[in-house]
Amino acid sequence: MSRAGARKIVRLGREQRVADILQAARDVFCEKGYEAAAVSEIAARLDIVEGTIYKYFESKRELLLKVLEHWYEELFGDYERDLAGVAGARQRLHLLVWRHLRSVHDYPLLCRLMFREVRAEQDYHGSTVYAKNRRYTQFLVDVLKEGVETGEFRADIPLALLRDMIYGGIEHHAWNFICGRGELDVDGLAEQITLIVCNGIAVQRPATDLGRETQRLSQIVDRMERKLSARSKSTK
Amino acid sequence: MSRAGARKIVRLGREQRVADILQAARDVFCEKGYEAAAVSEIAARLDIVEGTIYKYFESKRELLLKVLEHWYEELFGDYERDLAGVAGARQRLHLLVWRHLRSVHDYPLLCRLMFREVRAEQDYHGSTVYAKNRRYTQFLVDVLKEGVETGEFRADIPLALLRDMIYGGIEHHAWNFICGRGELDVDGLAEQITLIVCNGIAVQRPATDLGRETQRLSQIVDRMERKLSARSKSTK
DNA sequence: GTATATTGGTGAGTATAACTCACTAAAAAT
DNA sequence: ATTTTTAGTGAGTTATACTCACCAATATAC
Repeated sequence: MSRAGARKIVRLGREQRVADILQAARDVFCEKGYEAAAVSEIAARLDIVEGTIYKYFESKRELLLKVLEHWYEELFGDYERDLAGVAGARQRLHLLVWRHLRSVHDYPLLCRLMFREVRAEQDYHGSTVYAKNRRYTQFLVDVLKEGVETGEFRADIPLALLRDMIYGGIEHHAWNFICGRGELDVDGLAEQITLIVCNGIAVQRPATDLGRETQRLSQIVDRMERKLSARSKSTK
Repeated sequence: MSRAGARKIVRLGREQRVADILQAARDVFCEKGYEAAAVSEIAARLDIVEGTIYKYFESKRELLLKVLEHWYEELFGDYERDLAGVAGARQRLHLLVWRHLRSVHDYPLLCRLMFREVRAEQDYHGSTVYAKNRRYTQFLVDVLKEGVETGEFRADIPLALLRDMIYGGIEHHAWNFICGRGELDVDGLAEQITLIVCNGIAVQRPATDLGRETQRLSQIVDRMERKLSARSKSTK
């Protein structure tokens, strides 16, 4: 009766069972990583056998992809709303960078799964998760495009490359944090990335035209002052 | 006699056998990827049994790391020499970006192993491959530092972040090529990345000081004009 | 030249985990 | 009440990383 393993079989509807499996899978994948996670453990946590999981998911991998898909749905939430409240291409770019860093900061384990187990695999390209990721990063590309249209950003920048430098850069930089080493300074990094992307690392030199104009004005002012004071005559 | 499987046992010295195994492992890992590569296949290609490989390598994973270590040794080759021939921080930065893209272009399969199977794993941090990778990326950081010292680059840029944006950006952007989809425009990308990093994407605005000088000049000009024309008095 | 030690190599075996399938029984439809 | 549908089972099968007791070829000692 009270023997370990003696249990009552519980029958759930398809939807509820699928939801339960996804939740348990998310937990186990996050705790152990994909490789080390055993389908049998996911089953054990729900007090069902392995075979039941394969009734609803074709493979362990499909289960992983579905877990990540659900997470993306959560993320999309209020991107549009947040963006609507911010004006100026640079500010909007900053917001997206900040929000992405925030997600990495809040869900490092899921990010790890996404970066390590999903994004790098053959079957990612063309998958539903891929489509959702594209939609996610498209927010950034759109903001960059707006910036070009309003004249805030140069028209000759390769948008896709810039997108990759931002997301790839954040991924690389956050990797230690994702693996549980060190902290992630969301605010500071968002500032720095926005600065580098917008202004580059070269020291600011005057735009050539403006520099010349200033020079011209300086000369005129000098000449005028000489006339006004009328103290001495300049030698030609 | 001519039955399949009937073969002559060949005894090699430790060094030669290790070298052979590393080469065969590199081939199989590149062809199949780490997961799908079977140690038994690596053995089969050398006409030895699986156990022999475990005589020289503790695990399949150690074998992978050793393969990548050897590759890094090849890569280091002439970085110092190449850099010595180029002057100017921007040009040197461009060279490193270009050389890295060139490596990705020439060894996509090994890059794939590095990015996907090695860099993302727990045991990477602290491994010999990690040390070699650090040495590799340090070239870039050093070039950036030089640029700061010579006054070509701003002193307030976070070097590690910039390094990650460059290498992470390249990795993201090259991923399709690495997976066998599309081409990789090494020259074009090197130019674009250097441009973005050095100059940013914002349209050039006057440095603040120059803007102020212009303002100052305008005010003086206005004042002078008023005095010169002396037609009407301004109401306080 | 024979005996001994060293070491390259073998192949049968173990362990683990993803995945399959024939079957059971509870619930829904008729 | 009977039939159909479907949630769930549990005992397999398969694949592969890894182990180990043993063999035999070569080098060394005498």
